[in-house]
Order: sequence, then structure tokens, then C-alpha cells
Amino acid sequence: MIDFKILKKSKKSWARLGLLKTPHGVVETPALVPVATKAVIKTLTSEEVRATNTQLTISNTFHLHLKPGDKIVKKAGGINEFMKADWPTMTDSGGFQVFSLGFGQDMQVGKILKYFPGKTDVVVETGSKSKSVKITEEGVHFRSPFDGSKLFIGPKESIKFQENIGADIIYAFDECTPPLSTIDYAAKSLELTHRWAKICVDSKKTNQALYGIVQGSRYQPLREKASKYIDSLDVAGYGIGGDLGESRDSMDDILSWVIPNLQDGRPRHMLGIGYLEDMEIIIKRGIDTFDCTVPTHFARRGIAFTSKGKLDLKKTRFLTDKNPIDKSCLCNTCQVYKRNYISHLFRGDEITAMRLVTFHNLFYFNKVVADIRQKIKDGKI
RNA sequence: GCGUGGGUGGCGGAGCGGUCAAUCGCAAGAGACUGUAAAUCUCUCGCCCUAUGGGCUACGAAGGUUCGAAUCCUUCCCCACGCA
Repeated sequence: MIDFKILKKSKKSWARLGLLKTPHGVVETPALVPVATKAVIKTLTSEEVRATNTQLTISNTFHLHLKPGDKIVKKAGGINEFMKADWPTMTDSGGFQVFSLGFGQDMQVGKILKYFPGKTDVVVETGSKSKSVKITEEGVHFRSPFDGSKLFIGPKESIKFQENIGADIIYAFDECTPPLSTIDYAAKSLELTHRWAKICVDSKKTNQALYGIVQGSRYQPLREKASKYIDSLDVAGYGIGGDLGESRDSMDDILSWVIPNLQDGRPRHMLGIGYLEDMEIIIKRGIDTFDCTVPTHFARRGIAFTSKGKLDLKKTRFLTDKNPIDKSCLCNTCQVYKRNYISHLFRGDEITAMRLVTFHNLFYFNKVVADIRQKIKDGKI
């Protein structure tokens, strides 16, 4: 199990400082949770992950169930032993794949809807069906992205897989609804997600910490209903997922509908959010942990984050730039390597480029969050 | 020297009489990515402008045929391969 201790609550906002104790160590919150979908932070070794000051990681049940198989991970001694993670771990339930492999793929959108060129008439309403994912009362039928074979995951399966994988914190199986779901579709989906959440709570046999997931799309009544219902369950913490509207403001609003209905003593995780610009907003709303693929995903595309904005290191202008990615950064990449060399490596498709920037981005993101913790400590937030 | 095949935009390489400023790939430039299937996707890419349109210069060079040529003919200059 986990134990969550709140060290300080801000007087200026809902922000709080905490310690999240797990079987594999203690996390100072608020904290970034880098994404290790397939039991690896892509391009880095676990020693390197540790050196980025990463405190915990989240992996994905769907992926690990398919490869190498959750039972294989169990035989390896659980995910921590398997990937040599001496830090706390989480697994997402696979619920996000209901969206990302279903409507998300059909409609080519992410979970934040900034714009939808020429497709505003495309909505997901009651009766809408994804081309590749079929949702039933028992769970979700997928096609394997690897070989096209038929797959099925429901709440019971997800919990069983997550028990085998053995992370410290696991998530209830949910339907992550797409942007542009009608309120009717979202309401029906929410009922299903809630029935599934109850099944997850009831079927869990281990002492892993189970987080329930608050859905409800962009609709206030649904978000309020969802947060109250999930709060009533015997869960160890909360995940906040799903559609967050079209902007940071709408995300902020949605959190304001949800957080007040959640118990203080349970940790709150924001699923899949974590641009640098998002961090203070969600932390001020009382989020304790949040995961985001951006630092790692962008790193592999050559984008490095700095205190002066992001850099696209593939640009030719960096070939003659002898500065480190960020002069004020203390990470190994910035201590040793210069932009000109890293740019050269990207332009030559050398995998080391991705490693260097992944390391930097994670270190940098973790530093930004550490600074926010300090601000809370100092009473500035 | 003879023979054959070629010379097209930054590069490679289509086109082989009109709808060609010229398919496509690479390179280059701009942008997007938020519970990661996918180291991905989108746009631009001769020059200029009063820019969902208009003008100019272009397909080795110079002529020619034709209403019209990157596309046909002639000469010349290069390149590759083969034979001497």
C-alpha cells in the first residue's frame, strides 16, 4: 500500500506539498511522472533515469500485456525488478488505449482539442462506434496494433494484468472519451466507467494502491458526479483523465469542478498533462502527481526545453552554436555537450542525440517541478 | 578517333510536342505533437509582386522546325560506358 502525507497546504491556492510513501520509496510531491510505456524510458538506462532526478514512472498495462506479456513481467519478479527501477512505479490501466487506438485514431485528435479543422461536425454521440475498438459492458475489444489479432480488456482483466505487472500504484480501467463527445455520450460512458471502477475495486486481490479515475469530459455536471462517485469508492488515490476542453483555461475550470469533491488525504494524479506551462496551473489546483510524454517524446524529435523556451536542435543554425542546451542546467548533457554537436547528431540520425536530449529534458522538467515545490514551501504559490 | 547512352530545379531522378515552374525521393525551411502502437504528421520549397491571382527567367549552349518545344532537327560543348 501507499501512505500519503501532506506536509503543507498553500494558503494562496489548492497547492500542497506531500510525501507519497510506497514500497519502492518516497516521492516528494508535487512530482512529474515520466512515461515508461513499455517498461523503459525510451533511450535511457534506469541508472540514467535515476540521474535525471525522476522519482516515479508510469508504464502501460496494455503494452506490457501484449509485449512481453504481464505473466512474463510477473515471472521476472515484477516491473521494478524487471526494469531495474529502484523507484516507485505506476501502471496505467489501458483505458487510454480505448481512446488512442479508437476514436482518437479515427478522428486524429489528442485529448486536448485545440482546433479541429474542418471537422467540427464530427462528434461522438450515443451510438457512435469506433472503427477499430468495440466497447461493451464487459470491456473493450481491440485489434492488436502488432498483428491485427483480436484482443479484449475489461476491468477484471486490467486489474489482473496490473497485479501481474506489480507496480506500486495501479489504475482503474476507464473509457477515456474523446473530445467532441456529446454530453449524452459522455454521460453514458461515465456510467460504464463507474461500473468498471467498482469492479476494479472489488476484484483487486493485492495490496497495490488502486487509483480511481475521474472522467466526465468537459461537462461540469458529469465531472462533479464523477468526482463524488469515485471519491465514495475504496480507492487509494485519484486519477483525473479524459477530455479537458480546448484550452488551459478549460482544463483549469474542469479541475475546479473536480478537486473540491476529492478527499484531501488521497493523492491526486493528473493523467497525461504536463507541458511546462501546465504545471503551475494544475499544481495550484491541488494536483500531486502528473505524467506526460512530452519531455521524452519531444526529445526524440530534437526539441529541447530550456529556461528560455524550447529549441529545435535539428535546425542548421545550431550547428555552429557552442552553447550548452541551457547554460543554467546542471544535467550531464549540459555540463559536457554543446548544441553544435547535438544538432549534428540529430541531423545525422544518430541515436545518441535522442539520449542526450531525453536526459536533459527529464532533468529540466524535474527541476522545474522541484522549483515549484520550493515555491509552495516559501509560500509563493 | 569511332559507337552507344546521357546532360532537367541544392542533389538524385521523372517527363519525351501543348493541361510544365515541371511527378517523386533526398536535402533545406516552417509548424504540430500533453494517461507514447508507430524516432510521427502537416505545410513550404526557381525569382518577383498590389499574392486562393499576376509577371519574369528556366530543362548543357547556339540556331532551326512549329500556332506552340524540356520534349523534334542541326551544330557545338561536356559526361559515362564500349571499341580502337
